[in-house]
Amino acid sequence: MSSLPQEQMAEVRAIFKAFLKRRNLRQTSERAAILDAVYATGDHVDADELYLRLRQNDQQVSRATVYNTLELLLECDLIVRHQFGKNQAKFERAYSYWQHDHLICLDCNELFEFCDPRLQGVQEMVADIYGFEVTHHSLNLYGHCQREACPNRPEEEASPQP
Amino acid sequence: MSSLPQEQMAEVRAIFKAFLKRRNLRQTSERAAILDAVYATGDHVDADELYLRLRQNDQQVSRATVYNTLELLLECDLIVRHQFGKNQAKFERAYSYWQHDHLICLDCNELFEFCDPRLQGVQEMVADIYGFEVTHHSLNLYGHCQREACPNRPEEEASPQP
DNA sequence: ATAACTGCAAAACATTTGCATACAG
DNA sequence: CTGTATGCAAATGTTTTGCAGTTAT
Repeated sequence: MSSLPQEQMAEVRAIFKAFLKRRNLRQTSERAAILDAVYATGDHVDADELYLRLRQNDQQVSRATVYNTLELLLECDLIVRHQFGKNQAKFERAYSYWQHDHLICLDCNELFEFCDPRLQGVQEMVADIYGFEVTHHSLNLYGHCQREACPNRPEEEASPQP
Repeated sequence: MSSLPQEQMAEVRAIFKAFLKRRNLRQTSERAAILDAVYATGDHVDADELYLRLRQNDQQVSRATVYNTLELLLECDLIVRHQFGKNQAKFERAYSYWQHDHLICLDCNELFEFCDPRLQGVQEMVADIYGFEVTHHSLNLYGHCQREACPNRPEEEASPQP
């Protein structure tokens, strides 16, 4: 996931602008900066990471404003929030990005994204059975990746330890 | 989900006892009481609920011990932990209970349990593709239930969404 | 002008930790 | 006896809140 091309980024800013207008909220440089910061990273970020990153880039913001603005961005569906384990919430941009689920390595905390069409079917069937209007879902698979770089990897047969 | 029959409860206690012994941990009345308390409720409970419930029943425990013991119960797979939204973790007994996922009403916070065999397939396929050893998963569907008792229910006939 | 926004620091909340005391093995 | 578990209270980490001052509209 890399950063968005210029024109799409312009589109995203326009969406946020329109949302603020519709809600009679103000456009501030802080809000704009926070939107840009989330979209500038291709990764999953938490509120504090954003706060620090903005600070480093001369953007004067407070944590409170970061949290507030993330709430707004959630409301206009420009970002999504994930709760992995009991850690802080992670945010990810949602515009023009595929709907996906996550695979999490318990050893190195690495995140992988995947999508399986069968989930759509599961969601529809459950909604039908329970008389629910399902708005969204969260599926996380936890386990152990087999990458070389992964610590705590169960060593293969011949791996002498120093 | 009602409470377990006597003999199964005895089995559960035996499992915990064996686990403690294997790990050279002590058997204390607090630990026993906490195990019983989780299994006594058929519902999802959080640590503080358990703490308060034990207190009410003359069981002298501290929050720290509740948290510690829940950790032990997780390690021996007698309970599972769920993270719904950003709230505190919820715990649920795991012995002799079907593996299931959750459907959560965003209006009344009611929890429903379901199971769809397709998930097994999804899990296996993703594990295969990514070279992962998947140990467990967490699938939550969020939406709006249609129950009479549910607050925030869209009133009257179905209103079309903009 | 004026109502909304910001930053700060304090509050809230769930969970963890340090340490003196109690008690299981 | 001995080391582990406990209870308490204080510490932690994340998120929210109250308020005085600032700013977009």
